[in-house]
Parts: sequence; C-alpha cells; structure tokens
Amino acid sequence: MTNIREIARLAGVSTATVSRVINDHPYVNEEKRQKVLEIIRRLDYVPNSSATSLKKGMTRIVGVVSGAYTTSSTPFIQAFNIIAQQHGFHVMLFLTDNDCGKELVALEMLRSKQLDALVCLHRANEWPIIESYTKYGPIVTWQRLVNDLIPSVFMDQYQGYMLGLEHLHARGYRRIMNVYSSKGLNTPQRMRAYDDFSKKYWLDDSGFADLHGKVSITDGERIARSWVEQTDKPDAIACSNDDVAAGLLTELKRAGVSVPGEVAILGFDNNNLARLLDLTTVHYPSDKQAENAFAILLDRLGQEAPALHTLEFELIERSST
Amino acid sequence: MTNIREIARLAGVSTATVSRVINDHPYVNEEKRQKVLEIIRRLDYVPNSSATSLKKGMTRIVGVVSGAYTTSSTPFIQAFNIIAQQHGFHVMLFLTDNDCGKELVALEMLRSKQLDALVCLHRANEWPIIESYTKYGPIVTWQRLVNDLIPSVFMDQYQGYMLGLEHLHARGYRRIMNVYSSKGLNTPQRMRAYDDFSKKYWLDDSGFADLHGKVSITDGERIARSWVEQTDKPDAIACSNDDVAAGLLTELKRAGVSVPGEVAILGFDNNNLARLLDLTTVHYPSDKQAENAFAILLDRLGQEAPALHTLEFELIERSST
DNA sequence: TTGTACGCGTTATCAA
DNA sequence: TTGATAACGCGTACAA
Repeated sequence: MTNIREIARLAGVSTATVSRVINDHPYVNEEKRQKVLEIIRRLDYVPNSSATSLKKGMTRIVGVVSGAYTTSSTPFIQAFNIIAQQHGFHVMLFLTDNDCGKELVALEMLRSKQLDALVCLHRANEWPIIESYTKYGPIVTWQRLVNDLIPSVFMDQYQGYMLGLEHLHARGYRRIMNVYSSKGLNTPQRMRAYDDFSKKYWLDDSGFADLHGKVSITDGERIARSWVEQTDKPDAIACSNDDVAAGLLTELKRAGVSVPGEVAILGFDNNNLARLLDLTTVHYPSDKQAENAFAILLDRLGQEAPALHTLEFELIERSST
Repeated sequence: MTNIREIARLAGVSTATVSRVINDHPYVNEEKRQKVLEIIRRLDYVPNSSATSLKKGMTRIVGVVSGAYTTSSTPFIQAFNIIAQQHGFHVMLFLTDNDCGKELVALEMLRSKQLDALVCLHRANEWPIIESYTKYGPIVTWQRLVNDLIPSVFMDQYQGYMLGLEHLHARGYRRIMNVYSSKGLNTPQRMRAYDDFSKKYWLDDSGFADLHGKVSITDGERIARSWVEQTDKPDAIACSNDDVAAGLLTELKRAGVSVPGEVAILGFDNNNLARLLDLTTVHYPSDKQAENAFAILLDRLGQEAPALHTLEFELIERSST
C-alpha cells in the first residue's frame, strides 16, 4: 500500500508538503510540486478516502431511504442522484421494503458518521424515532410535513387535486368517482379538495363510494372490472396516481369500453406510463422536489446551496378526458 | 465527540477492552463487559465507521454504475441492492448518463478504497480503461462478455431471441421484421439467431429492412407510424425490448390497427410495461443476474458467497401474438 | 516556504 | 484476562 509517507520519502519532502500539493494549497515551491506530482503519477498514488473522511469528519455520502422502486419514487431518486453528484456528493440507496429494521440501518449509518445526511422518501418507523436521529445529521422528507427538526419538500395536494377536478368539470363531467391511496396526508388533502369542489358546483352527493388504498396497476385493473358491472356508473374517475389510471384505462379498453367516450380517466403524477398511454394527469414535480431536498440538506450541512425551486402542480391535458 | 477512549476512561478499562466488548471478542470479564455496555448506552456511543474502515481496509460499500434508470436497469439495481443489504453491504449508485467522466468518478472511488467492488451495468469508457481498474478491486459487468479480468453475468441472447422467433413461427407468422437495438453484443447474437431461424424454415429474405438502434417507447411509436404507411407490411415485429414493443403497440392501437390481427408484436425483457399491456415477450431474468453479480463479487472479495443461479430465458405468451 | 509532530478513532499485537 | 501501544493514512497547527 502506497501512502502519503512513501510519496514524501521518494520526493524528498515532508508529508505536509505532499498534502499541500494534493489539496492545491499555496506556498509550495514549484519544483517540489512538480517532483511530488511526478512521484504520485509514477506510483499510481491516490489518497485513501477512509483516512480523509476520518480526518475531515465527513464522507460526502448522502443516504436515500425509499420503500421500493416505484414509478413515483424513481424519478425522485434519479433527480436527487444527479444533483448530488453535481455537488460532489454520492448517494447510498436503502430499499427498506417498509421494514423498520432495514430503515434503522440507514439511520444508524447516519449516527456512525458513514452518512452525512439522509432523505426519507417513505418511512416505516414512527416519527419520534426518526426525529431522534436528527442530532446526528440533517434529515429531509418527501411528501410529509413534519416540523422544524425534519424539513420537508412536501407539497399540499389540495391544489393539485383541485386542478384536476376543475378540469373534469370544465369538460362537462359531473358524476365523478374518487380513487384514493391510503397513506399519510395526501388523501385527507384530496378529500378536502373534492369536498370544496362539490360544494362549489352544487354537486349533490353522487352516491359513488369513493375507493381507498388503491395504488397499483392491478388495483386499477380491478376497478375497471367492477366499473363494467356497475349499474349506476360514474362518468369520470379521478385516480390516486398514474399507475392506477393506467391499469384502469388498459383494462377498460380490453373490455371494449370507450375512453373518454363512456368514462373519463384522470391520473396523477405525470410519469412515463401517463405519457405512453396518453393519460390526462396532474404533473407532480418530483424532480424539482428532489433538488430542493438536496439544497436543504446542503444548507444544513453548512455548505453553499442552490436556490430552492418554487413548486407547482400543472394540468397535463391528454386524450383520456 | 464521544470516542472509544472516552468510554474506556469512564468504564475504568483500556480501549482494548472496550473494543473487545464492541466486537464480541472472548476473554473479557463479565462485570467489566456490563460496565462498558452501560457507559456505551449512557453516552449514546457508536463507533465511527470511517475509523473502522480505515483500520479494516474495507468499507463494505459496492458501487453500481448505470447509464440511467431504465425499465431494464431498474429491476437489476433493485435486486442487487436487496441482496447486498442482506449480506451487510451497501450500495452506492452512479448514474453516468453514459458520460466517461462520470463513470470515471466511480472507478476512482474504487481506487481510493471508498468502494470495495463495482458492478457496471453499462459502460462509457473503453474496456481497457475499465480493466485497468480491476487491480483496485473486483468489477463485474452485465450484458457483456469480457474476459478473466472482468467476469460477467451476461446471457447469450441467441437462445432467448430464438425462443421468441420459434413462437412466432408456431403461431403462423412468416413475414417477420426485426427491430434491433444497437449496443454491444446483443444485436449480433440476435441477428445470428434470426439468420439460423430463417434458414431452418426456408424463409426467403422477406425484404423488410431490419431496424437498428431502436430502444425507447418513442422509437416504437415512430415504427408504428411508418408501419401504417408501409405498402408491403410484415405480419409480425420482433422488438429489441418491451419499451419499443409498448410504444409500437399503443400507437398502432391509436391508429385503429388490430393487434395481433393485422400484425403481431413480440417484446423482450418481460418488464412491468409488458405485463400491463399484455405483451408477449421473452423473460430476461435480470434479478437473478443481479444476484449472481453480487455472488461473484463476494467471492472475489474472499467472502463466503451464495451459489450461482442458472440463468434461463422463458417465453411469456400473452395477447399480442 | 517547509518540516515536525500530533490528532482523528479504531483495531490488534504483544507482553504481562 | 487485561492494558499499553503501534499501526491505519491523512491533514494541519505550530514552529522554524
């Protein structure tokens, strides 16, 4: 193992001088600098990063905790990875499968200083537990509003959902069924939006039982099959996300149902699937949220951070409504 | 910062004893062990992992280099991440966007011992350059056969493609168009398969110009539009992957073309999209390849490694053929 | 402009 | 069974 002392010895200087050369510090005689650089090249030397981390007290590694790869988490992870790399940070990925123990592994690595910071897309442990780890390094979350201890790049989905509902109304749909997911704060916000929406337009309670806990393509397919058998049918379905909408759309088409002729479908997120299937949807700027998450972490680490994006939902009109 | 010396002082023992307790070494008096454990708990102490890495000479971090998140790379990355975590390793993800410089960052981290090993899903730099890094740690690749220096979990796609072609033939299709991707060894292998296939069944050269360099959904959509305008049409299209097949299928349906009535579509990979759209495809076991990749790395690191899976293609018959 | 020497926090050898 | 101490490799006061 060739180390800094070896280089110093061969170059006929001290380790301090070698270190100065490596880190581009001033006050090094040009000749000696060249000599050192030559030895470094000749011995194929590179500083050991564990030693540097130990000395500097940071690793420049940020952990990303996610339950799994989903069509919604992937764009976030990708964007986060890219911006982190641009700032000389690296990303360690933790797929927890929503298991408390696996999530704890990531938190413990923050504690043991293998990680400088953490971003939690989802969480398995209770908030107080996660909060208790903020004393070891900054933690940012996605999609959840917490408190001062844990900042968030959360967006209130009231506004986004309302955008979609207003669009459905403008297109003439009046018998709207809501398909919600189950987790966290998003659903209450969306329900509130629908509540205000139906009051605003004097829509009497349509009588469709809203669905809950639907998040996957197969969920959407099941909803399609029950729609076909329903006697009193909604004329539009607002989905919890694009996956549900995609499953719904494709299964309806398989059954020969015309979309949007017989029923309109509204997605949420604007992921690849929505683009492929030409689904009308609400764009959820997860890439910008990821960049904000990183900026917040950088700031809390005391480094120069880029400015935050303002986050906005956007209606993407396509052919499913 | 509370460190091992602090613990030793408060427990009235030496750092050696504390270290023994932490690492479950034998020969430590039970009373002292309890005392040490109590102090550790009280001070919320945890060993600094940079120091441990420095001392041990390894970080238990494995790098994963991928051009981007694609529908084919994501399952691999996910499976690799999970198996690595099961073995107490962690994964650092590098999205290179096929940029040599960004890829070099990962290789350099192997050199500087921040990474114990590397798996390359794609590569931007020339092979000799990548090979030159194997002296710093094991490197495994996906989808490319290289040499002893760089083992691979590559699968010869001749067999898989032939599986698909035989299926098309059995279903009665005779006028097959091939849509190839461009990169690497896969295309030549598939072309060889088609060559043998057409000889076996005395298919005269169909006269369809095979397409090359098609890999995305939008590529598939473009192919659909040109199929519609073509006068001499193939009755089946074998695609480079499921994304192309998906774009092709959806755009054809939009144009009112019946699939498989007017034309059959064969995908490759068996990803989520293929399941959603009910595409006939060839299953490519990327999760098993990922687990093999990790096993090979583990073995090269001199650790006990799980047995390798045997890798097999499988035809998934669905409604597009 | 340069070098000495110490500290970062841990593990492990060796002698007791 | 225990402790003193030497690494691991780097960065940087401080003194020169």
